[in-house]
Amino acid sequence: MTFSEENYLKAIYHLTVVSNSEVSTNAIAEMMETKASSVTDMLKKLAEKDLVNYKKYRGVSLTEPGKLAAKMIVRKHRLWEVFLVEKLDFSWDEVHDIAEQLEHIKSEKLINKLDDFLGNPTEDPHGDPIPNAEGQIVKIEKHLLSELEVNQIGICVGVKDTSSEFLKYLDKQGIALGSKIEVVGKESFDLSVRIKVDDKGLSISNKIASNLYIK
Amino acid sequence: MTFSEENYLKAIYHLTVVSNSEVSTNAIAEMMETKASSVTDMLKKLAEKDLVNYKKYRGVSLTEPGKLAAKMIVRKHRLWEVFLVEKLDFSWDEVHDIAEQLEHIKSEKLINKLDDFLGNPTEDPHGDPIPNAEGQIVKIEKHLLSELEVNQIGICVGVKDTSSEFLKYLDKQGIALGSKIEVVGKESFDLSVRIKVDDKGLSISNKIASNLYIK
DNA sequence: TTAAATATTTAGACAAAGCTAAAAATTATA
DNA sequence: TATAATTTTTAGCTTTGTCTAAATATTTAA
Repeated sequence: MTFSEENYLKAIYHLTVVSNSEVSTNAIAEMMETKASSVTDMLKKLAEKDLVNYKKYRGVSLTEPGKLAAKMIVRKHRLWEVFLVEKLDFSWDEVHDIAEQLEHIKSEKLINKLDDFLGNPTEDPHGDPIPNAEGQIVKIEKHLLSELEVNQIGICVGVKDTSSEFLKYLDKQGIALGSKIEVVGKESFDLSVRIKVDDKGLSISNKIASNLYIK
Repeated sequence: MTFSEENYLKAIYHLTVVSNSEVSTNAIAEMMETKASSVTDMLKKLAEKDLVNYKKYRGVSLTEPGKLAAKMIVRKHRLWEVFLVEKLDFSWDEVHDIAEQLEHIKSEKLINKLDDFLGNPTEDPHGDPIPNAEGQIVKIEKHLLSELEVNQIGICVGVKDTSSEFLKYLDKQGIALGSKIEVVGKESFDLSVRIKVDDKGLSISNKIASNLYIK
């Protein structure tokens, strides 16, 4: 499988997770920052290899082999992210681009040894689940911080937005995976949320609260 | 720089190290298992980018930028090999193919952090020197085992042949980097060498002795 | 329910990197 | 030093993945 094919499978996989239905050509094009015509070409190729179900003008979905392949790429991406953060001391906003490259390294043995070396982690540095060698994903129960009521307390277990800007903002505010967050109050005017992070008071916008996963 | 360009630079670099002069198109083609015509095309491209000095029909050499680029690829290759052997517990005959992929990952920060994580090693698992971040190589003094006289003792510091078969043979005989090797006798008939490896007696052919570096 | 807007596909081009076959240059040899 | 052998380059073709522009299908909305 070429890098390009892998990137398409991964994009389709991620789009399927959120939409839970057929994925459109344009959606793929937008996610991959390419043109719809290029997407069409690749979809034909992937359909040829039985990695996607494709019907002209009707969008695509992953076949079982396609889904497994996509999960293996996600597995690699997330394990490498753990490696970069835990072992090489990268911060969580720096790892995505490097993991995008590392995820294409082909060696099952390598990835399984890496998995063991890292202690078989179940989540990456952003709180996203890591598929195991069989492609199984253990979902953890999580809610958006914005859904919590006043006086409820939770632990930060992930982020929805993984952009570098957002992650740097969190770092600056002292919010990390594992942080204890208590909702102290809510502003009905702008839906901003007053919280205590590990006992430090803080006010965050609704947009921020809608991108933090809490358990 | 594309993967292909990097592979050509690396091949030219390795050929230059042994020949110490202009490298021929055919030599590159043979090393890379490709056709001479493909090599010519790529040499033009690399010359265009000022990475090689190329004159039609006269062979090529690396420019300073080309040499530095090649050394950085070698640096990455060898550091990843150390990682695979030391951290992931691969054996030294398994790491080459994976390192061939990893050497193309682009991130200076990554490779320098990896270098630190590994404790700034100066040699890879086959005893080959690892260029530092500036491209400098610290050569260690070494001789071929076949050059030693009877009763001389040395430490195995590297292998000339890094093929999987040879490395597996060495494993089987209990010879590894750091093994103490004493030449007990030599057979003038076939130039085979009787040795003691960490006090275990053994007879090896001249071919084997000519591929082991000793200090 | 038909026209307009939008989405998707097709057709045809292009660049990268490889190949084969033929031409040209170099080197070896008689 | 000619000619033969070898090496290298050129010319032209192929595949992969991309693009633009045009054509076609689907969806939206009047």
